[in-house]
Amino acid sequence: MARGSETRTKILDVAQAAILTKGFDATSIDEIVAAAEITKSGFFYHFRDKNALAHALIERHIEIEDKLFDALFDRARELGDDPLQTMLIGLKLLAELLDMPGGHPGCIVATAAYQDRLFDRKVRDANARAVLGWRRRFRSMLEAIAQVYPMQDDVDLNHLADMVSAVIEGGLIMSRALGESSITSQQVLLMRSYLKILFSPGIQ
Amino acid sequence: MARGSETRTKILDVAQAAILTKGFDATSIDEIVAAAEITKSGFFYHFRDKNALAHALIERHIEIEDKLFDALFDRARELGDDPLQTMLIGLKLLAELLDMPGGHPGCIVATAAYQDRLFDRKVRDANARAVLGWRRRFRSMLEAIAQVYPMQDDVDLNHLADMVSAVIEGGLIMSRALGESSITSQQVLLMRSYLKILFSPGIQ
DNA sequence: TCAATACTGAACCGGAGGTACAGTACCGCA
DNA sequence: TGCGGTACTGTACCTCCGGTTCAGTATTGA
Repeated sequence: MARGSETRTKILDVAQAAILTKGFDATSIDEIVAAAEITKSGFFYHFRDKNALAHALIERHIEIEDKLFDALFDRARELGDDPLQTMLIGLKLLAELLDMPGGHPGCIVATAAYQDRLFDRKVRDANARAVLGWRRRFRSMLEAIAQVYPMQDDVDLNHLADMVSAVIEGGLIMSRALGESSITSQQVLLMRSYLKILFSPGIQ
Repeated sequence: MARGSETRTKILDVAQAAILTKGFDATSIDEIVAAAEITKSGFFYHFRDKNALAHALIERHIEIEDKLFDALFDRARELGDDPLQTMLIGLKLLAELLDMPGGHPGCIVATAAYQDRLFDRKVRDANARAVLGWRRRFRSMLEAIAQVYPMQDDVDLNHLADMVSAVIEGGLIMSRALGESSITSQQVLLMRSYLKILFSPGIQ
């Protein structure tokens, strides 16, 4: 039991690292196998095919990220005593988290989104679920804010929730394209600025 | 002359369509060759390898998109008589453009960004140039606005310029992941809302 | 009509995903 | 102590794809 799941975890770890830097296709099974110090047969014992690996990777990613976000915004709630403050603090914490040396590795979800046909329905569904999870999370926080503060501009809360994800995903793409690792966290801080002035009452 | 460039264009056209829906790797040369109604040798007559195709695709994409943006913001300048209005109108026109039935196909630049190691330096450089081009474009527009209007929140204009690109790229990812084609244009409209209240003087 | 341009056709290679299956090391349990 | 399941290893093999090579050929402008 323990032995098997250890190997499985090791495969997922090395696969994730490789895929995020090189892309899904560019990462060969032989390569993963070598890095995980197992054989090809060992790989196919744990995963039926490369698609199953992608699926497991996304599922795990969702889970880990969800816990991380939970912890981060729980911490923000501790520090702030009002929905808007909590959100602003949370985004600042998130920006700090994303501003790591070497840059955040990237997002598995985005990788999957741009290599659509490579994956089967299960992978795409898992991907969509992840994005909807983000939407729900931020949406509920925004609703709490909107109940207390008037909006300076009438915008849809679902769209606004999506914007948090969008600037992160977009930021990751741009930071990859330019090799500027700080872009993603800068974009999160701009999202924070938008929410700040969107919900700031009256004059600045 | 005309004959050769026609074939080349046809190759680029079918390749672009396939790559945007399936990803770069998932699109085989054999497939492109079949769709373009030529032979494999014909393909390699025009492009040294798949990398050369990617490079040509990105170069062409930059050129076309640049002209499209030029035209769009020229039109916006005709309609608005002040830098902020021009920007807001431009973003609205952009949102309308992105809100096409079936959804915008996606961005070649993002495709390349997430399949980094697959491409050589020339492709990555072209990709970075495209992103920097967007930054310069939006940066100059924002500077003109900032000279006339005070900012409600002190943010960096480069970052703000990048945010326009980021919400588009992020929006495209999300719309692909969820199959909701309208997301990208919604995100552009939110960016518009941000700029509107960021540069709106005093009370709403 | 000649030579460059723009291809076709066919054969071939290496690497990647994937299959099949026999053998084996470990490990808890009766 | 041994039995059986779990977790692999090793080997051999198949197909498809990107890419190469090269000889041959149709089209076309000077």
